[in-house]
Amino acid sequence: MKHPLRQHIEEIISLKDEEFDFVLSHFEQVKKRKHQYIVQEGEFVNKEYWIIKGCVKSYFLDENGKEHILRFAMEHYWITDYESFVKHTPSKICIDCLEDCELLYISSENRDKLTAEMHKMERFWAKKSKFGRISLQNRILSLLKNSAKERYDLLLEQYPKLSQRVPKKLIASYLGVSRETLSRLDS
Amino acid sequence: MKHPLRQHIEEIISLKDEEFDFVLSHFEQVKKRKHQYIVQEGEFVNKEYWIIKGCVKSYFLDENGKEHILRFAMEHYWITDYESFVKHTPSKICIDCLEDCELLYISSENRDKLTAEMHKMERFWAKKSKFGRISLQNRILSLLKNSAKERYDLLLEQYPKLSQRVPKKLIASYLGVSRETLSRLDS
DNA sequence: TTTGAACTGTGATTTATGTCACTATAAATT
DNA sequence: AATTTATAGTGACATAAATCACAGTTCAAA
Repeated sequence: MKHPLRQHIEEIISLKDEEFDFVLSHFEQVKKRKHQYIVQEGEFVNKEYWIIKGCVKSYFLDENGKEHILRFAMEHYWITDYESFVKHTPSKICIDCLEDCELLYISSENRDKLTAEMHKMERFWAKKSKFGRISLQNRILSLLKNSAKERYDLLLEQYPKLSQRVPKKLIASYLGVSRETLSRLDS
Repeated sequence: MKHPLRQHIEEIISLKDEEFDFVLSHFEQVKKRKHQYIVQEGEFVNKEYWIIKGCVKSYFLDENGKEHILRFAMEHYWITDYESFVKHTPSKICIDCLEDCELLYISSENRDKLTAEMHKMERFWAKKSKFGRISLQNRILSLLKNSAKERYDLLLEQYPKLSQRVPKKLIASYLGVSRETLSRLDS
């Protein structure tokens, strides 16, 4: 059975056995328990995480201590604070585990090394990045044109398992409504 | 005086005279009048536009004929339908001119040719793309955590000239509120 | 210069959503 | 098993925003 990361990468570019081993050698593996942080506000983020198993949230904490969910990520998703990673600024967000997690991560130095020695990985990341950007665009559009109910239905359609794994109050926050409103939306 | 596109590119990478000429040779120039389309819904978009002069809106038209502004773009901004451009799917959005415009555009083939022959342009586009993604992320965050009034103030802070150039009803649409609400927000 | 269209503001009303308070249940911890 | 903590639903009420209607103004086209 192929390594799940290999399957993931091979959705975009194909890899020989030794190529994948080379790729994997640039990653480290780590386990985190539920409620543990992956990224904390203020930290300089220089890693990208790939989730083998588990579920995390990335969120912004505002002045009133209210948390605003930017994303959920689970098996086979990438997650990091992209802004801190790219701009080398302290992170404005937190990422923490909603379940026990197994993660792979790659540092930006290792990523640079890897792409330098294996050019086709650049194609992989470029494509990931493009599709990531497109989904952000579509989320903005959805926030503009869809009602809270519609956004909720679309989310459940796209990620049917989400409501079993993630507390509804967090889903409410992701949708931009209060937990009470989400509760009354439930059809 | 340097070509404005050259100045723009040189904010990220430096170019010799002949290098910039080579870059520019991959672009075409076009003039459009106010109200003319740059991209129409349904079209397969394979160009990226760079605005020399003028101002445009990109927007989605919903089932009720209501328009939802995704972005404004003016002098020295890039604009295209990124989703259609990347995925080779028919565009879901329109882009049209709010003023008479002068534009440069590059086709995806020319862009590929250019980056193949001049690798550092890839760095330029990669950086643009990263920063574009970061601002989308921040707009989502703003839609989640800021009130309409706050979003309006932040927008005017970031683009003070915008309200002189763009009808307020379009700004309202960009912010995700009705024109009446925006009118009453005005302080 | 006139005519019509687009834009803007504002009142009246309706609808959607937020907030607060309380209860019930489920899940985690000791 | 007992106890605490997190989660979820719901009523009552307050607030924000949408919608509808209309009037005044600006702007562009004939």
